[in-house]
Amino acid sequence: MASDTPTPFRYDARLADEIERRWQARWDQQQAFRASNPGEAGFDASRPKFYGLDMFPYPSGAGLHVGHPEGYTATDILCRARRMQGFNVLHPMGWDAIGLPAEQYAVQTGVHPSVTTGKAIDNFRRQLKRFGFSYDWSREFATIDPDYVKWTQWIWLQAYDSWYDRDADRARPIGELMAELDAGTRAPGGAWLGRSWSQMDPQARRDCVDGQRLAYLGQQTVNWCPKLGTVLANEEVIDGRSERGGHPVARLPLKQWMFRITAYADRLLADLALVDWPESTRAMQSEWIGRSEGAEIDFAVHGSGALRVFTTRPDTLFGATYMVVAPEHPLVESALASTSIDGSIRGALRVYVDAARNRSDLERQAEAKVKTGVFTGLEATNPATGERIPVWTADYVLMGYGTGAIMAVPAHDQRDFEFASAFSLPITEVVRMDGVTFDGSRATAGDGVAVNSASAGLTIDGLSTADAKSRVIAWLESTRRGERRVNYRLRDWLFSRQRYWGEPFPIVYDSTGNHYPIKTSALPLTLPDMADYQPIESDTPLPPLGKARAWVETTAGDAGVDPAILPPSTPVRRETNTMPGWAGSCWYELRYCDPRNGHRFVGEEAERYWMGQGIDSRTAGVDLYVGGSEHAVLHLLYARFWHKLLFDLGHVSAPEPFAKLFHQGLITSHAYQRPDKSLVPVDEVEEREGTFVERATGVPVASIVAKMSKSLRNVINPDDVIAEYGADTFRLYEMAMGPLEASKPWNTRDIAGVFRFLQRAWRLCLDEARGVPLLARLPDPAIERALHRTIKKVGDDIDRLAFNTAIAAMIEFVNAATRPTTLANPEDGGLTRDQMERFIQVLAPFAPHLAEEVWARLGHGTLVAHATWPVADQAMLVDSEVEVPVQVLGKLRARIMVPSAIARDAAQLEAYARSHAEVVPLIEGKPIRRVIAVPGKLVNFVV
RNA sequence: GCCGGUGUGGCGGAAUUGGCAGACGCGACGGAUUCAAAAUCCGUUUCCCUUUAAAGGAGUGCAGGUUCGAUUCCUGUCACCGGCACCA
Repeated sequence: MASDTPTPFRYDARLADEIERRWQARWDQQQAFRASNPGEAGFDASRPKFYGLDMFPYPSGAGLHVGHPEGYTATDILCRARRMQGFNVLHPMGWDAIGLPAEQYAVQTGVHPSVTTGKAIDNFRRQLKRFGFSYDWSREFATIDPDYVKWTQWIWLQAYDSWYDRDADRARPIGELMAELDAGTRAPGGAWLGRSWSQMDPQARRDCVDGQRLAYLGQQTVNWCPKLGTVLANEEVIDGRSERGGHPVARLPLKQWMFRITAYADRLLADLALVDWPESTRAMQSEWIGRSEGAEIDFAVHGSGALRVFTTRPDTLFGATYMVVAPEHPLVESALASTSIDGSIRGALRVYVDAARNRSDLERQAEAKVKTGVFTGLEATNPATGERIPVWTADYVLMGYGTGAIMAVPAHDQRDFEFASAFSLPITEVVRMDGVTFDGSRATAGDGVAVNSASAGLTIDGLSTADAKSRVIAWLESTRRGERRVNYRLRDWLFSRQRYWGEPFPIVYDSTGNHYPIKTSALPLTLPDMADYQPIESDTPLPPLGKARAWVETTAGDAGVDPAILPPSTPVRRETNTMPGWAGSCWYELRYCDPRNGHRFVGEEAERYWMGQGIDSRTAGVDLYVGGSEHAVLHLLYARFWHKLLFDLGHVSAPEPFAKLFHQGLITSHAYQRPDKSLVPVDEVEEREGTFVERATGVPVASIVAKMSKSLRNVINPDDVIAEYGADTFRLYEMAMGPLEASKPWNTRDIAGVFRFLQRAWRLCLDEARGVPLLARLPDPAIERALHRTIKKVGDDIDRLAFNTAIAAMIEFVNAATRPTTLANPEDGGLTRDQMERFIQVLAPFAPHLAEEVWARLGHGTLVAHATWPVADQAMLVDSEVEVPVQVLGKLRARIMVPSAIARDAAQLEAYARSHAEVVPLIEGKPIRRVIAVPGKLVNFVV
């Protein structure tokens, strides 16, 4: 300790750094935050549990962003408080270790992604530890750890080995399906509907079963870039070319591993009611699932069988004046092949369809304003009217939704209306709406009464939309022309990637293309080491793993296929696609419960305990899950799906993984904008006489709030802030900025405010010259009351994640306790030992290092992190007198002091106020019509 | 276009159930301390008008409404942020 200054114990950056590193090391040595599982030594079953989880980070080479510690600090405060409040707390951290940046770096440099990732993880761990988060580091893992990959692959195999039993509305083992098929208690479904199992050959039986697996090989149209050697996301394709490099991209139907997430659509929707999640996130998931009720209807096509459509408005069947199929619809191919259709029509069809197919979904959307399409040459019969109507093809109908075909009702659907108007197709009004009449200028969508809807077989004229829908569906079902149907926007989940850096699928193929799973005992299946990560240039997708021939080409025995299903000597090829980056994050919350379990993905007892229902949760699961709203749909939907699958198969105990979810707001930054709205980097702007000007030109610029970005040079590095103020100040600053959920701008200038608060708190407790506690001999009653109020306020605010107001309350307390006191001997001001201890206990979750240091200097040999949360005495929260505002006609006219006992009672309060010296002149001589006296709050005279 | 959210001092924000608008912090201004500065401490700080003062008026995006009383509830409207977007 430096002794050349008079105040060696002043709380400055140097001392904060020393204190923080010392306590971090001590917490590590003592494993202070290690949580015991049921059955382990030190586990106390009498305590309630609390599972506080952060969305784990993808450790990028760039290091921690200021957005990471925002949510992490919030959960840390809550977890530290819960620990002090007597909970068993599970608060883990780990790494989402599979991502594109590491693989792209490998392509460029040849450095193995595991090396890059390992370095990034080490850096992230170092940075996170420097914040003093109370993680149980003994539970740390990365999703690429072989021990973790093993169980990711095992869960995938669980899906592979399951099917969805619609009658039971849950997933069941595929073996049970086969047993029922063999026993004849269940008939083949799907494409094999109506076939007899006993008469199907082994290959047909196999295809029938494979087609029902929850992880299945399915056909999907993808954006394939031959030059880059991979499929691309829609967002990565512009004008039919790759965003990177401008190479041509083809839309290609490809066999890929899929998850049958659509089987869970209804439950994923319904169970949103169970969880305590932000309304916006539940709405986004609900929209993403996109449930819509309606009917499927068959239209007879002249010379080509039936065309099935999905509609939510079967009541408008009489108004269907034409049909439209997607350009990819099989009917288009049969029209092109049909010699009975005029050659010029087919020529135009060919041109249109080829153009449409080569356009990505993105381009279709961009050009959505103008409807395009061509006549296919085919005609269908409207089953209700018996009239012949033309079949068109147009790219406003999507192959991926419903049946890829629609009946067009131009009078009551704006899209159909625009198309009919553009191509002069007939329009018939069949719904008369209240208020809005169809006038031929636009479609009238909505409910009303059916009109023009009568024929020999079916009449719905006069029926309300709801009744007409039921009547039409009943007619369709009785005449076998269609049926009631629920459709979802949600599609099955494409789970294959042509990447190297991902979990390999534990599956092999024989020479006929049939697939066989690898048994659990042979897992994990690890990636082969490769020297060359370059994608393979070709016209068909060849994942990089294809280059590892020795790995790909093996035998069933070496691969670990059960000899009962394939002889060990059989030559097999491994799957060369890998799982996407999402895989690891679909179940990590489960692994944290029991991360070293070698026999199971999570121990049953540990899962039941940590993932069970907490005392302040509405449902079982993680008690608080905090992360960015950018994961509102994808990660959170995928994780829920995996969880439900595991639940159905009896591997986990509850239907939802995350009981309560919270999104921290985005931390933005300041940027500057020229008059033409272009942005100027922060370092090119200076302040001159209160206004901001661009340094190079002297032109004034406006200060705005913008995302942190390298180009604006307004990115804040947490390491720099900690070096200047310490981690406690950083934690406190991010929590004091505003409500946790709000997006808020970083303002470096404001950090001084919370830093000064910590300095005052430190100085309130310790002598800056000697580092010893400054203890009052006698408690000041006013401070004692303020302390009880602070304990109550901070505790309540922590419960509702309102850390900004909790910090404000602590600042108020310190300011009050620092002021000269009312005691007879002013030198006795400040806090007594007992008061200081309680204050340090409430401060500890927020500024844990400073709190430990003061705690230790008070003579404690144990950690304040393990101390008991102080209790606010209810009696100390009420003052003997309260200030009550007095209003006349709703306007504030006076403030009077009222004894609490009187203020508690409306009648007494009114009487007291009426006779109060300050109030009498206000109401004197005025007729009082009414008095509103709110106990403890106010008195209002209506004159 | 549809869904969700947000609009409060110079700035970040507070007001938990309809009851004192602006807690707390930043910044600014004034003072104490100091040879001086830094640091620290004390005070003032929504706006407007009149004023020596006391006091008064307006005010939570905008316009209305309900109420003794509205930042809070209702109707309409504007702006911004996020999501979805030819899903039949």
